[in-house]
Amino acid sequence: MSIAEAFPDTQKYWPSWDTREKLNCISTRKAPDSLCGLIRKLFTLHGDEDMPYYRQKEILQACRKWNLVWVGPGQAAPLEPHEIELLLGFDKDHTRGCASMTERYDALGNSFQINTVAYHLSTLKPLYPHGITVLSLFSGIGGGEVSLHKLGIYLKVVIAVEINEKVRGVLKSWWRKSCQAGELKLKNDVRDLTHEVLTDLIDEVGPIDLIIGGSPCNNLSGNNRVSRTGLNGSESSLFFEFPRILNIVTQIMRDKGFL
DNA sequence: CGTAATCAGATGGTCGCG
DNA sequence: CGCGACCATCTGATTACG
Repeated sequence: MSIAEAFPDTQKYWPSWDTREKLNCISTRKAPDSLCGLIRKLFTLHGDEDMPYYRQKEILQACRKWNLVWVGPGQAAPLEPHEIELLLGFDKDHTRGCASMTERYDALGNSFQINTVAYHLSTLKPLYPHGITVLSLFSGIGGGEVSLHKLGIYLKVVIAVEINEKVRGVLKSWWRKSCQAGELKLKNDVRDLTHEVLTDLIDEVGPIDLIIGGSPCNNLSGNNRVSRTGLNGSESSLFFEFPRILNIVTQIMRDKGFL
């Protein structure tokens, strides 16, 4: 989706020399208001067409870095949470009411893009006409769950594992808002999913059809200047929980004759 | 070798509350 | 006054690519 398609009403405010057609990656951080104030000040000094070339370049660089959009004459602004929600394919106010602004930016910056994930999961629809049982690791605000729901796949059981309480609240709230008839089971920590716990879960809900999740990128992200320590970093090493749990679930499913 | 992009932490501040 | 929630601001290096 292009910027013009996503923000048709703001096109009249875009300087002719801002040639961006697509935004950059949605980040967990918001541009400082001081930066937007500086840009506004430059426009009151020069105006749109008379902006010196080097200033144009500076402003454009800031716009790219912080994903700013033009919301008024000479007025660049960060995306608001509800705009990010729509860009990511969620319903408006998906994260509203459960978390502070900072927490919403954080959770949204870490989320899946719904349409993209739904594209990859679309092959599941004919395979599970009567619903699906999902083990969702690092669920966050429920990108995987929402994708399946938007595909029209009935969520029979969702076991969602998410360590942040506020973010769990977002998922819980969505489950109610979207009138899910299935069962939502929330867990806090992927590290708690031992062989015993997973056996009990499968005894309770039956075979698991899908394991989905995106592990933390904190120690991988280029934006991290402090602890970019790689896949063995304190958060990103949780990646290895995914194959560990996958192996255990596969073993249990074999033992029970589900595979 | 320049341009560009990047699922982020640490710090210090305000503010409300007990 | 301590505490926690919240917020604004500061902090480059590693990649990819042409």
